[in-house]
Amino acid sequence: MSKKEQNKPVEPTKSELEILQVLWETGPATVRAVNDELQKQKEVNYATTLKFMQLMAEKGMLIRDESQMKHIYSVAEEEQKTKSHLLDKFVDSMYKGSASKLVLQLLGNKKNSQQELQEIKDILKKLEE
Amino acid sequence: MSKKEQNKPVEPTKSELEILQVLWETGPATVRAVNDELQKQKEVNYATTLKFMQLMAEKGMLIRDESQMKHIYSVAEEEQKTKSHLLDKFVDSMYKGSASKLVLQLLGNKKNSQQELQEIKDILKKLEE
DNA sequence: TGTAACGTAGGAAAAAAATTCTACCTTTGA
DNA sequence: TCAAAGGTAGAATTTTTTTCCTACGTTACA
Repeated sequence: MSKKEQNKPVEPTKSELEILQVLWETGPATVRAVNDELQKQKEVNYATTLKFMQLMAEKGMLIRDESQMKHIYSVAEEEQKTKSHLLDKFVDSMYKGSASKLVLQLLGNKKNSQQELQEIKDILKKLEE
Repeated sequence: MSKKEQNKPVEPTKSELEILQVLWETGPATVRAVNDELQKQKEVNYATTLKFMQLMAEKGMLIRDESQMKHIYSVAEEEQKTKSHLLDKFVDSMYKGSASKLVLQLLGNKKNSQQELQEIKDILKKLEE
């Protein structure tokens, strides 16, 4: 192992992220399964999904088990780790790193109203203990 | 004006977002000013920034005042509106629309610790009134 | 008044991301 | 056993995003 482990954080493109989402949901899966899932959201060609997953495997974003003909892909990085990294990036770029500014905005959005607000409060309350 | 105003929400690319950030900070500005600002973060060619801002103006993301030789650009959509839209998209795609899940993650990140937590609590307290 | 500095515009081109075509291999079941 | 269905891989293409070259107009001032 080299001096630093190569933990270049995962920086998925939009399409790559969609695939990660599916794998996070379903766990390890074949291209077919992932594609079927994506199909529900939008028109996608099987070959396209295949190509993406191959590339993602090359990049080290996915791990591929080739022991069977139907290769099984799984995510290389924990869901939480990836999400947390993406969230950080988002906060940094949009709110200059201020998480509280983000929360403020969140609460300002009518969409996320009452119920969400309550849940958020509950979370905070728990944290105090 | 057409039946619906064309409020296709602003969907900036990465580079476009960087420019928006600057304009949000400084208010209406010339290409030169924006470029100088970007310069502080990374190497950028003036012509590149110019081209982006021209394109953004064409797309309706920026408004351009050409009454002077040094054109003045300003954002077409309120900062809060754009940010809120982008945040929504982020929450939807990453947390299936659950803002509280996002907050939970935020608080889990060591980075955003104590102080942020306190600020968030303060915000909530104010909101209750 | 003429030249350097600064401005815009247009067009290419390079780079990155997304998509699709086709060849060929393996499995399955009639 | 052989054809259909379903799998992978490679190459090429298209689309989107980013970058920058160059021409030409305007301004400032030596």
